[in-house]
Amino acid sequence: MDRPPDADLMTEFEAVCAESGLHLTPQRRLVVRVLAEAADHPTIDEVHARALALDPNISIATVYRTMRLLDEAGIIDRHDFGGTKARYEQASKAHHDHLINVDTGEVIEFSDPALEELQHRIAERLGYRLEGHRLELFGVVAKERAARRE
Amino acid sequence: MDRPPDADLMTEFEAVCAESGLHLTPQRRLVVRVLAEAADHPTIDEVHARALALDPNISIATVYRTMRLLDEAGIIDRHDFGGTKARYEQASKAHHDHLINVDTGEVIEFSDPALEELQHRIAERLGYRLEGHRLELFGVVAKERAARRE
DNA sequence: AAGACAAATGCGACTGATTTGCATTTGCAC
DNA sequence: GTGCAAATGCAAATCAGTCGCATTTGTCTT
Repeated sequence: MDRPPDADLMTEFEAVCAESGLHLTPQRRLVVRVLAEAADHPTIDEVHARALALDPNISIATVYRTMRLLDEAGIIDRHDFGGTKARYEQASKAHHDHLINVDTGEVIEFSDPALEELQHRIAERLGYRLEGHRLELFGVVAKERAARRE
Repeated sequence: MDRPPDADLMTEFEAVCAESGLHLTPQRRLVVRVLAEAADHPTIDEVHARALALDPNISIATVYRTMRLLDEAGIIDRHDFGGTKARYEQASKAHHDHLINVDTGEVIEFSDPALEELQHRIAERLGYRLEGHRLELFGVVAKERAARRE
């Protein structure tokens, strides 16, 4: 159940296929490759567009199916950053949360142990054990030190 | 722009209508009344169902329109708690976040000043000014002190 | 109180994202 | 290679939410 933490996406996916009797199709390889090369948090559309460059026949339905598969396998994480369509990223990296630049839509990753700790304490205080959380910060680039306000 | 903090939903809504030339229709009154009486975080469907009890003719489209209106007026807040449909609550209360009981779907409200403060500091550290955030904790009821694990 | 008119309602049609049925194709084990 | 379940591509179907439009109804005027 535990996979080497340094395994790349493709290796991880191949392992899942081998374990579960899933077919390792060229379309799936392609989607995984696109994801492995992505430095951002692409939507399905974007993954499809990038995949089309390598295989002009790959269907959006297949991309949807593969992304869902990868999400369910825990290989990627699906996010809803408030927009209309879901965004995805590799799940293999260390836990982190996101700050969204509300002006540009850019997504910045961060992690803060104190924050994690605090969330656990809050859940505990309410009589719960924390199973997971979702946190997004929305911000604008801070103006240097000028105290301009409108 | 600031309304008495203790104004109830209906009063608040009536004020908005008066200011903006919106018609105070029985359907809108009904939706507001349903929301005022709601102790939970209902979906549009649920609001519609409750409204139907009082006016068997009110259309789901009108509920959608009214809810959007109220959201845009800042009278209610729309949330996406991960499910498939949006949930709403009165906006007039003090700021708080939510903990969702993953077993029951129950939504518990909480607020934590230290958490707010920490979020501001994190955004700042990243070079941003925090404009808003979205936080949901997902948890299960803590087992007393028994260390039963499966 | 009656009229005028913009605003709102109810209905069904329409989005846009995601899923699914189905005929055809294709990995993978023997 | 063969067999066959699994996967693909396409188009049709879902699902939450929105919208056009003809009709109704608040609100303002007189």
